[in-house]
Amino acid sequence: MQQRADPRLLDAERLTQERLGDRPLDFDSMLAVSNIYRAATAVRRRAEKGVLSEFGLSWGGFTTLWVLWVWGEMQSADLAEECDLSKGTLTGVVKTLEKRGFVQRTAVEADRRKVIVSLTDAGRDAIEQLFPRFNLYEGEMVGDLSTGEKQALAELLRRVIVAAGSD
Amino acid sequence: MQQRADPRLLDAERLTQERLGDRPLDFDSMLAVSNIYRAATAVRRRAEKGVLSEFGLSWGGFTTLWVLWVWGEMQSADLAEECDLSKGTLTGVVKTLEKRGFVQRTAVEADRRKVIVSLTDAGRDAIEQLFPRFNLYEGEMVGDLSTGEKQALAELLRRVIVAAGSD
DNA sequence: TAATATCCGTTTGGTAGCAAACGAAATAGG
DNA sequence: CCTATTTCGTTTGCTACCAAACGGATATTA
Repeated sequence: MQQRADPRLLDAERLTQERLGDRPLDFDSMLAVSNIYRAATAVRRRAEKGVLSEFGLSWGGFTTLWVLWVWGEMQSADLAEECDLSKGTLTGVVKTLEKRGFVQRTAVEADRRKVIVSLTDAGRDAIEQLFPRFNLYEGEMVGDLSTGEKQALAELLRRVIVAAGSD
Repeated sequence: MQQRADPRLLDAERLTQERLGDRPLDFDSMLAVSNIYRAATAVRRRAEKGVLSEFGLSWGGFTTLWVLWVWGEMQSADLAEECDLSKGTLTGVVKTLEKRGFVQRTAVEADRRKVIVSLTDAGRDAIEQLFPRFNLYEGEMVGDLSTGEKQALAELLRRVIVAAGSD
């Protein structure tokens, strides 16, 4: 009797099962991890092509703006940490945001190695206009999920973040 | 009475709540989406620093090798599609894999615009050695989750992938 | 069969990302 | 003080990633 394939399984997942199903592999972990990555890519791409493109922002640029908005001005190293970027990468992102007129760099008098990054007025305007729309888009991305499912998803991912982050 | 903060909430999430909690935002969606991205970053970074670095592979390079292994040799455009990369990016990834001696390009006689990419023997050796170890690492990443939770996570993400992918 | 359109992989030009090297500035130790 | 050492942010050199332009090869159509 022909078994109908699980309709919830994406094509690539099904083919993987067919080709590797006879090997002693941990399929549950494999599917969980690869779907994390695929979901992140899909979400990022859609954001960048949609809302973010209207403001000329990449995902990283948006994140940086958002962190500065929520937390206030920060020293470069802390900003990198909070945005989850290397300090070298942050230098580049801030440079781009500076070109767009969204952030500014200020030298610290007391310790001239340090630099404070802060939002300009234009940057604050941008993020205040942008964020509600970004949040709507986030709602669309997970719109198929109930409130409980969203919370469950966030919680499961939280545990993955902790497991993957701590080494 | 002082309410203890939810210990399952990561620091950044808690601070966000504090700073934006009075705005009419969809926090459940926000946390779900941002955790997808943070988890993907953590997982990718850990993979690249661990197993993949031993073989000199990036995440994209590994994915490409893996797809060729599971699906067999493919024409460039199909490979790009399957790896979820633009065709321009794939050209670069394949170039790198060629340098490593893991894949080869073959011109198609019948249609000289096309190129077939296939694993070399070295490439097959590499992925056959690497994949079981990669799979173990995947198990560690989601090791805190029960089998049922892994499946639930994969299923929730599947729905996000579909929602974000279809535009 | 000649002109046009389409298709394919590569190239180009841009941002993003990392690790490691770097140089300036501050701190510690003697 | 004055030399080390540490701590900053930036630069460098590399891979990755995309969109769009490109140029050769095939299809289409008149």
